[in-house]
Amino acid sequence: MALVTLKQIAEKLGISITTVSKALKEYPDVSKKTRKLVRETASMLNYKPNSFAVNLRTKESKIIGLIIPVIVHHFFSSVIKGIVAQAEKKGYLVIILQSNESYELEKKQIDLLLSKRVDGILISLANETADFKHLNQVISQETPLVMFDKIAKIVKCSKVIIDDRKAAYKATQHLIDIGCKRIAHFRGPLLPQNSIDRFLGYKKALIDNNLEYDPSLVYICECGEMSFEEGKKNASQLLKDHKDIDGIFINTDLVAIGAMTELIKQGVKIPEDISVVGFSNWFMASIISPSLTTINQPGLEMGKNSFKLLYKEIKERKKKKTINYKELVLETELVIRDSTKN
Amino acid sequence: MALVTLKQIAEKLGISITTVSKALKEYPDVSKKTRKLVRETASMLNYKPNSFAVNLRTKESKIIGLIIPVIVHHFFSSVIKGIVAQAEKKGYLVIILQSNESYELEKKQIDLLLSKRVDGILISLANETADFKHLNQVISQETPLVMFDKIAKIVKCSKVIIDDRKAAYKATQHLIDIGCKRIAHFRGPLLPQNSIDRFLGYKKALIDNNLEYDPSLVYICECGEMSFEEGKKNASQLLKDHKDIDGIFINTDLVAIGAMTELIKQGVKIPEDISVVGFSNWFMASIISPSLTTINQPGLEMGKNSFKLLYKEIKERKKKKTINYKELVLETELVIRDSTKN
DNA sequence: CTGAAAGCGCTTACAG
DNA sequence: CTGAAAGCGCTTACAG
Repeated sequence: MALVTLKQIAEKLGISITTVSKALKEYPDVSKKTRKLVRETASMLNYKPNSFAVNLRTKESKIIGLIIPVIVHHFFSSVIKGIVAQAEKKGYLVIILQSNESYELEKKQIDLLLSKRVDGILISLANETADFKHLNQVISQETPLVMFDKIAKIVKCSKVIIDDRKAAYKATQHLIDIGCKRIAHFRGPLLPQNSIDRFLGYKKALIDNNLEYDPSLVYICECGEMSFEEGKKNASQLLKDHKDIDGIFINTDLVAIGAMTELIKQGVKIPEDISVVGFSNWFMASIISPSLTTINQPGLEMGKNSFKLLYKEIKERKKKKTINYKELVLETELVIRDSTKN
Repeated sequence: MALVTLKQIAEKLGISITTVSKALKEYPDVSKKTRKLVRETASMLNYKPNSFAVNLRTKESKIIGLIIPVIVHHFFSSVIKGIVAQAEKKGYLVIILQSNESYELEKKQIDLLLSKRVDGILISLANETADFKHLNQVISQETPLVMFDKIAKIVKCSKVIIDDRKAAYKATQHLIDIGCKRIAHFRGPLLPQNSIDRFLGYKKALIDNNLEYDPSLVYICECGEMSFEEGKKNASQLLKDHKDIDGIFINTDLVAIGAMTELIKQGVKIPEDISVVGFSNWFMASIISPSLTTINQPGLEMGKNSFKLLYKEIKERKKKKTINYKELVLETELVIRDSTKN
């Protein structure tokens, strides 16, 4: 079944393609009678505009691209949900790609999206990404770009983030408040800005409370990916290295849960011997035992807001307005659970 | 910065657009010298074909659509990952939409994807969906369609599924094998085919083992969405209704985990008093305590295979071949953990 | 080996 | 109020 075109409607009604096109778009310079007739015929024939032709004419695809490090991940899948829902409301569809924390893949995917002529790109950076040419290329060819969560401070574009430093400070302060004196930190990989900021928040809380900052208590993830296994490995190493630890602040819930699993296996009591705070408030954190104290990171909100900013830029770009980049900082909160009850 | 077109390359080199186009596609009827020259100029000018124009000419978008009931969901996000990865390998991008288990939304989204002229559609049905006109419409306009996991048996198209009945039978048989005599079932909502099949597998296992099938032990989810809360609610009701239960087979891990949480809260010992088996093998199932026995449902594989089938259909459709619909049944396995140790 | 021309299906400035 | 025409940027059958 070949799809219906404007031409077929025009022929059927014995009028011009121009008039059909205008009638369907409710141009006032077409008579009401003609408009009605065209509308009826179109719906009778189940006419759907050929979006390929529309794209070519309007130079818009009404599609945006999203690049995310991992899809199977509570936080990121919440972000996806927020973006897709918000985009749909405004008539945009979302192409989703997963960079797998790889810089090379991320670069290729940016290229892919640009060559598809998406109307805008949303991205959360791969852990590996330390060079930002590919992002600047997006900006220089005037495709709107919004970064969220895992951002590069140096790139000039709109951003949606949380205050990682503040949140980490809050988490560490909480451990101190309940009496911890020797607090370790699993900071994740070296590069990403949030790892850096969470580490800095941790360090500052220690110093502000006159606790010694001991670099040997900070565990870095070399593999680049934050996993359950990583948590187990670090916890096991920590127990070997340091007998006197009474608190751990961990970069991500999944890693924290891995760490707790290992600690419990080795006979450590949580929170009696060691208190643990995670980060992100994955659903899991509330149902394991002991339940995990963590920082709530609003994924859905982040997704919605990222799309909103992108949408604004798309509109502004269309009107040839100059764009003022915005940096939106979303609120986080400490969710206290059993892993830190004192 | 305006984007480079074939015309600009042609003008720069003083040759025709036709030749440039052919040279870039490595047509053998263009001299090697010209091909090289064009290639170099194109890459110098950073030429990227305008995909809008290409789409219009070739009538292909190289984009497929994916409709899924929920995104924030361990099983489905694994499926997404599999699809996106496989599609990328073949040069396809994936638009993802979430139906929220709503029939109306699902219908709208099908329309949206069709009007975007995607090259094919992958779908896992909403729980609400009981009418399949929208799917038949896809098929009748010759857009390849593959259903996975939550399918409609009656719709004629390719499918990727597991044998829900067999898996549920295995799960129930396991409960019987460890000595359970009164086994309840949380079957989820009424409509979806997998709920029906899992229920039938449960029932058959009971009957084959000469255990009484008691309909009052089957709990249906009215709200339509399978949630943690649903599990708690059903478990609480179950404890009120029946004192003699010693096993529960639950439709989905998330619900099973909710149920276990409630059971434990009410002082029930798992597995000593009641053994529990879930379904799907969410990551969570392995880390809660007691860890949850469940059926492993291969999400990543399902995603990959769904795309592969769709891809095959897209190719066949292009060659005007008749399409033989396939039904691929993936293997599942019982993963025995602490919630059923006897 | 090269290129003029038609056409994919729309939109819109312009003429009448 | 209606329509002829140009054009978006490609691809490809055809002529030379």
